[in-house]
Amino acid sequence: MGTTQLEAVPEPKYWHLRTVLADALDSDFAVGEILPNERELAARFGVARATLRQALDQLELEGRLQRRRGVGTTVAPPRVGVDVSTTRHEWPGAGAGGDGWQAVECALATAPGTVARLLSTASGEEVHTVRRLRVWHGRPVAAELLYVPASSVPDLPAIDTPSGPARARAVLRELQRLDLDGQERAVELGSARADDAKELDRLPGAPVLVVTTRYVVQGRTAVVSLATYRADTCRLTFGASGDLEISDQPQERQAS
Amino acid sequence: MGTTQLEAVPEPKYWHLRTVLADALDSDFAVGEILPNERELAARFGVARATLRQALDQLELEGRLQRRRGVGTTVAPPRVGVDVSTTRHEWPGAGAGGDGWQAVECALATAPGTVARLLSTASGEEVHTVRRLRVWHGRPVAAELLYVPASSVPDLPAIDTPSGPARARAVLRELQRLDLDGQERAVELGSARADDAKELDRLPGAPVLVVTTRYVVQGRTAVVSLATYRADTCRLTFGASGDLEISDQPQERQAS
DNA sequence: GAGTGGTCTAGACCACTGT
DNA sequence: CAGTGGTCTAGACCACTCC
Repeated sequence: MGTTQLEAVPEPKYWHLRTVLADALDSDFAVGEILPNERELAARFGVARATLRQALDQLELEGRLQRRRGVGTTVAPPRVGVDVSTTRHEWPGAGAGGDGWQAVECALATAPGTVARLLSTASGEEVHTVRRLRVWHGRPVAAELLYVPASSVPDLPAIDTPSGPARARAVLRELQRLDLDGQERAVELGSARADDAKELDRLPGAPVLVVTTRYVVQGRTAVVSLATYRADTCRLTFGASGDLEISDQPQERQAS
Repeated sequence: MGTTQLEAVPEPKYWHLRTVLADALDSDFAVGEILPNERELAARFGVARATLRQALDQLELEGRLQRRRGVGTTVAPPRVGVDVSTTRHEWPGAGAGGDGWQAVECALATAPGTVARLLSTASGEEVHTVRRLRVWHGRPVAAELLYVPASSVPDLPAIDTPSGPARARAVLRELQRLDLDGQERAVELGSARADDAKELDRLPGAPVLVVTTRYVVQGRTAVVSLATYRADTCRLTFGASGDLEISDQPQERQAS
C-alpha cells in the first residue's frame, strides 16, 4: 500500500478512500493479514481518524475487513455460503443437527406483538420460545428464536424439565409429529440486539440478516422463527450448493 | 418525545439513545411525520450531534427512519415485501413486466473476474450486460445487472440497435428460447456503488441486499444476475405472498 | 437565503486484548 | 502494561431542498 495523498475529487473522501483501500486489499494483502492500525493509516492518507474509520466501516459492511478491539483490523476471508433454502419442507431440527443447529434454551413467554400478529394466536397467549444457535465451520453464524404456541404442541409433556437444551429438543421433537404444509421465508437487514450480538460474538448494533420463517400447518401459522445471521461473514444461499461466489473479492492468498 | 437526559449506563450512549428514540417512534410519531432536526435532537438529549447521528444511523439501517438532505428526517413506512422466490424456474423478463422490472440499457463488456468465474467462460470473453430497474409501488427498489455471454444467445441479431432498452429487451427475448434447468440464488449485504446508488435514489455506500442469481442450462451457468435491493425499504420474500411482517414496528398511524 | 442532513477535523477518553 | 479499536465531543464547512 502506497503513501498516496488523496487528490481533490468531487466525491466524499471516505468513499474515495474506500476504493483505494479496497484495491490495496486486492493487490497487497492476504486473507488474515493484519492492517496498520487506524491512527497510522489515517496519518498515511492525510485524513482524520474518523474519516478513515468511515471508509473501514464500509469495507467491514461489505465483509472485506474484520475489526477486533484490542487486536487490530484483519483482512476477512470470503463470506461463507449458508444454506437457508426451503425446497424441502421440514421442521427445524429435522436433519438431526447436520445443518449446524444446536438447541440452547427454552422458556415460556408471551410473544411480542409482531410475532403474535403472525401467529393466529391471541396476543396474550403463552408460547414456548426455543433458542438455537447455528455453527458453521466452527464459528457461530446465526442465533434463532422459535416461537411455538402451546396450542401447536398440545401433547408436550408438562413441566418435567422447565427449561434448558433438553426441553428445547423436546419441543422440536413434538413439532416433527405435525404435518408441515409449507413455509414462507423473508430476509431483511437489521441490527443485532444485545443478546444476539453476544451469541454471535459481535457488538450490539452489528448488521445482521434477519430471516423470518413462517411454518404453516393446515393453513394456520403454527410456528414463527426469527433467525439473525451475521451479515459480515455470511451469504445466504437458496436452493443452491453454497458455491456461489458473489462479492468483488478475487481469490486471495492465505496469510502466513 | 420527552426532554429526558440520558443517565449514566454501561452501554454506549448511542445505543441507549437508539432505544429511547425507537420507543418514541412507536408511541409518539406517525409514519411520514418529520422529526426535529439533528442539532435540536442532540441538544435535547445532551449529546454531540455525531453521537445522535450514530443512533439515527442504526434506526435508518433498521428501516425505521428515512433521511433526506435538505429536507429532514421522517418516520419510514414499514418495509415493503418484494418477491424474489425461485419456485417457478423462469428467465428474467418472462412475466411480461408484471413484476415491476423494466429493461433500461444494454451494452457489450467483459465480465468482471468474479462474474466470469461463475460463468464458464474465458475471463476475456465478451458478454452482453443488460441493466434492469425494478419498480415497486412507484418507487425504485432494485437495480440489476445481467451478464449474458454471447455464446448463450448465439441467434441474437447482430448490431441492429447496439444499445438501449430495445436491445436489452431483445436479449431477454432470446433467453426465453433456452430451456432453463434451474436457478441458484444467494443474498448478502453490500454497499451501493455509485451507479446503483443513483438509480436507487440513495447515496453511494448505502446498504443494499445483493441478490446473485445463477441461471443454469444443461449444467452450465448461462446467465448471471447481480441485483441490488435497497436494504432500507425492502424485505425480500421467498415463496411467500409478501404479507410477512417482520420487524419490531407496530402498525402505525399514517401522518396527516 | 434559510434550514436541512452529509462530511470532516483534531482532539480526548474508554474497553478490550495481548504480553 | 502498551497497543488496539470503540465512543464521544465541539466545533466547521459543504451540498442539497425549498421558499
